[in-house]
Amino acid sequence: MPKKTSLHFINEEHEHDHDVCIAEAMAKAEKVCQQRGQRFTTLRRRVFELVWVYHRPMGAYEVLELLQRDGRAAPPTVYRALDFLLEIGLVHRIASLNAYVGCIQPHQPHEGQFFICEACKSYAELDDSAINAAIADSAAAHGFSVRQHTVEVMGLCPSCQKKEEPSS
Amino acid sequence: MPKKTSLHFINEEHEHDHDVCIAEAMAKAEKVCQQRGQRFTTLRRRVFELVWVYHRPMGAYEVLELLQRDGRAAPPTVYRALDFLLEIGLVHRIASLNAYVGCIQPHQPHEGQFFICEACKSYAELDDSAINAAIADSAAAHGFSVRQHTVEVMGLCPSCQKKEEPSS
DNA sequence: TTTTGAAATGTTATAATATAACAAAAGCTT
DNA sequence: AAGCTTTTGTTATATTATAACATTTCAAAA
Repeated sequence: MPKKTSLHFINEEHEHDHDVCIAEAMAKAEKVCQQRGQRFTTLRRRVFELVWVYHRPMGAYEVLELLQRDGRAAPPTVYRALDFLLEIGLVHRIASLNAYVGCIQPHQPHEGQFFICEACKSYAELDDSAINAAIADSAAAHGFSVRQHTVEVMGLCPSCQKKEEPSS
Repeated sequence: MPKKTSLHFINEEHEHDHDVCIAEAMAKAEKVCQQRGQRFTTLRRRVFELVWVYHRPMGAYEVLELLQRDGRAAPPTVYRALDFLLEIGLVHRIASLNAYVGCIQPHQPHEGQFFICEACKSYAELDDSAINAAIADSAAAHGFSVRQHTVEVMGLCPSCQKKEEPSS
């Protein structure tokens, strides 16, 4: 049985209080940085916010465009901030999309598994023990020593499935 | 229990008969194309060979360089051939490396899971039923409908683990 | 409070990966 | 051989990411 997690599949289209959602993420992020003695600078905070704004995987250059509304900014600025956030686990990179998402449970550096809706771009982050175990078992069976894993599942979230087949 | 597969973790460094290995892959590829009524042209055949040559994930531009030894060639040439091979399942793309690998069991379009050694770059392709099941179960539990999944596990293959800790 | 050293950011240039658009060639089908 | 489709060639450019070095910021020591 997969661990039951409280999944979101929420993005801008879905109803929820964005401001609260972002504020919570921000508060957690703040704490994580403090605990690790890292500086949550204005820029890093802003990039973190921007990754969260649309509640979907964001390309680095998308974030850059948003950032540029505040003033001048160049790619390294965004990439450095993203790298920082990635390292301490505040955002994750979705390799198959070359995109970045805000971490739903920021605490310490960790990996997750991602379910990503190809229709509305909402996503859910899991840390499913059954998936982890299956990978670990398989690795063990083959004598492979795991350092890191990437699990990205593409498909349709519940609400987009309904839209796809409207009664047919 | 994960399905026991006969894993390779073989690359140029390891001992095995490359020519035979490639020839077998080529023969299977030929058959797959025939069955699907697709043309396995000289170019496609060559690109397929080149992906296999080093028995490790190959960047498109690496393949391009090799291809250029035969004569003039530009990026679209390689990408088109790779896209063709990807579509019919003769190669796979490793998203986290922006690289391509030859498929070990080409039959029909399919996904796999990949274990990739960060030291020697060898890789193993699996289709592990336990991993598949864990992902399917988790998706089902959350009402997510899966179209495609990416599972890429990075770490050390058995022989590189031994080299890393030489008796310590 | 100034100095100073490390960390962060700015800036310019460029590397690496991938695709668009259109022209030419090759390979079937008649 | 004509005409069609598929494949490949070619040029240009889009997209993603990093290198290298200059400047600024910030906190801690003097």
